[in-house]
Amino acid sequence: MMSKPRKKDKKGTTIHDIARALNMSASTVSRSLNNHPGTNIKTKKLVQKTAKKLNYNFNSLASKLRSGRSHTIGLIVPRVDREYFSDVIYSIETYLYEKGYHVLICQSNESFEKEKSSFQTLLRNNVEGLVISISKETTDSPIMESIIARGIPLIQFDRVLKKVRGNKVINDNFAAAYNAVKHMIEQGYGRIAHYAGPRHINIFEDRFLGYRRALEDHGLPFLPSLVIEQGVTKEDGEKITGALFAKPGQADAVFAASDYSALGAMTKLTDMGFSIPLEVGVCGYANEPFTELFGLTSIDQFSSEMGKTIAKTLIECIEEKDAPSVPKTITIEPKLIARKSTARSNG
Amino acid sequence: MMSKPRKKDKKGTTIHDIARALNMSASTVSRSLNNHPGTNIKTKKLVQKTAKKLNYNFNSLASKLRSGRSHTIGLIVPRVDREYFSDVIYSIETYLYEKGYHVLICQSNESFEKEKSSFQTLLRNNVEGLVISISKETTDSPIMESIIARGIPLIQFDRVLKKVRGNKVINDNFAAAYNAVKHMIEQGYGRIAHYAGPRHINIFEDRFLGYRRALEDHGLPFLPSLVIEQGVTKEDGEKITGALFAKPGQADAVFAASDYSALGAMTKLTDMGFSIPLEVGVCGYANEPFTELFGLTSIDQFSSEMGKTIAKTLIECIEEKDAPSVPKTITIEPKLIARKSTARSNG
DNA sequence: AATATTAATGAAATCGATTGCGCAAAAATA
DNA sequence: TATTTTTGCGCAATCGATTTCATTAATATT
Repeated sequence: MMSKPRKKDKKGTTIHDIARALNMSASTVSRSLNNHPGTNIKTKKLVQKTAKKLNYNFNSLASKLRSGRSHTIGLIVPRVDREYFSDVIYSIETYLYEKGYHVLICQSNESFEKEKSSFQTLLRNNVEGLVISISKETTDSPIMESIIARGIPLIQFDRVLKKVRGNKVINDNFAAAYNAVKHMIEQGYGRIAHYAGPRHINIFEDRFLGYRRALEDHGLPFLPSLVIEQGVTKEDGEKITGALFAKPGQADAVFAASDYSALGAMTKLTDMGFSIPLEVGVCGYANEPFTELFGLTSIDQFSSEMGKTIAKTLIECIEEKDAPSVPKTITIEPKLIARKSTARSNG
Repeated sequence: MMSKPRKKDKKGTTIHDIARALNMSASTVSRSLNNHPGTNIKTKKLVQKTAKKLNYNFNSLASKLRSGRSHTIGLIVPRVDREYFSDVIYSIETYLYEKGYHVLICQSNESFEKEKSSFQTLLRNNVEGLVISISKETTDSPIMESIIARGIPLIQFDRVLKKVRGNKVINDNFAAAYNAVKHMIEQGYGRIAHYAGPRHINIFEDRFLGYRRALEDHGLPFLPSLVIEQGVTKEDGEKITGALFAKPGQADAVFAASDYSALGAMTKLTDMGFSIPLEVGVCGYANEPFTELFGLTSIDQFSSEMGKTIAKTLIECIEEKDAPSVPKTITIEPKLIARKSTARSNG
């Protein structure tokens, strides 16, 4: 006898198959599998055993559709292959997994359009909450507003749209920049240049403001000529440095808004024959792994702490959805990691 | 007048709402929205306009459940916050997105248990295909076998279980290691140590084998004492180097299975007063971003090429599921990036 | 004009799990 | 023993979109 012509064997076992096998109703099977109260313990055991035997595969689509709960949250970041973001993702995912949630990750690729379509995708997948760090292009987000208006928990982090009312978890870029510059001043640097990022992104704006304030508070002049905006990549750093330090005496230190431009500065300065930290001090931002290797002073953003905070806040929003929680902004204090590249004083 | 007490406004607009509004059936609405042939063009337009007006939200759960297609693929990696993996993810996601697929990402955290449960999760979410790079603990995977047996397209990459019959996209670690060691020999190094990774993982095993074969092929002795297995982190590298180079003359070069241990070696060697590359040569593996900055010779694995290949292969499997495709192994040839750290010869 | 096609739509089943309601049997109480 | 309570389970509706089949209307053919 030939084996049963189970052509479309794709279809796995469902609760109905189990029910049929046990001569009971699907309801009972469902309740047993979900360990509902008001189900006979023997039945539960039997069902569970049979489910295993029949190699039952739970269909979460059906479950989610019916129950209205997806236990899924959506995450949108510019790119996953950025140290900082992948760290945060790691930490969010780890925490949420423990709580029984899954994470759908989308990349905006720094494009506003893709960011929008990511929102759509996630909503279509019935996520119960959203986490986003906006793209470089994003200056406005009606869709984000509408999501918040619909009462779907949403948390912005790191790169945020301040004008959008809602939960945010951010780094205190102002304070971090302020402290870094203060540190450099204390180390004896007096003409500190700032390699900045695009001002329309909050994090760069705040770093710039912290830089300026630190100068002011310490009686140093703020010179717009020492602030160069296109300064986040290694190449940027090299180019700017080449120009800026060609004329001697213009600057004696660099506070970069990015570790990469800081690295470019270090490389170029060394090439040009400057001694770091004696003649020129350099400070980066983000504490990328390589900064330690280079002895580059930088700023740690506690990415895993950030991730955990985001996850926790989100879960709270989701699970206490009754209370119409007030939008909160949680600020994490980054920490200056002083290393050799700014160690001028022999104090 | 107060605003409508839309208490349970959670529920968005469905095709039935649209149907009711237009006094037609849900079938027609569905067909119009999906641009089915055999639907009046005016009706389509009308429905689409109305959908927009009513702020219709498509429910992919329902769609997926009914249609049996999820347009989602599952991805399991040890961790997302590893340069190599996040690069591959970036590239897979980008490619699949273009093709209209979404990616559900899970992390095994190097744990076999979590890897198993990730498989479950993904299957429950009706993924149409799977991509996995196994955890360190994985030496066997019945669940993977059963998935393949069930005919669900699955692709292993980078870290693979060779004994599992199925599609694989891997790097030619043997050839890469062979070439690296050959290069070092040609540069005049004769006592090359190998900082290895755990042998039960294919990639490390292959790197080791390539190393040994290169020595043999060039008439150099293979000395087990020069192979140290616990050698993948920076700390490993430092520790091993400290011990190995304490006695002079034991080794004059390091071929590390990881950029991190290579970096540790460089740091330690410099501390110990050795000149790189004159006295000692160092080569890493993976071409992490920092290797360029350090002038560390390394091996590029073309992660984005890898990702694209994986994605392409998977799509093929999914979309030609009729043809019972034969398991394929695609091997990518990594490339030696020779830098200063092994540039001893003045040729 | 009568018949054959074609086009456009609707009715209803379906995907698989969940759940409110109700019923019957078992257990507890009077 | 009669009545109330509890326990366990089944029926059937439901979640929202898709899809087969049938039906009607419109158009084409002879």
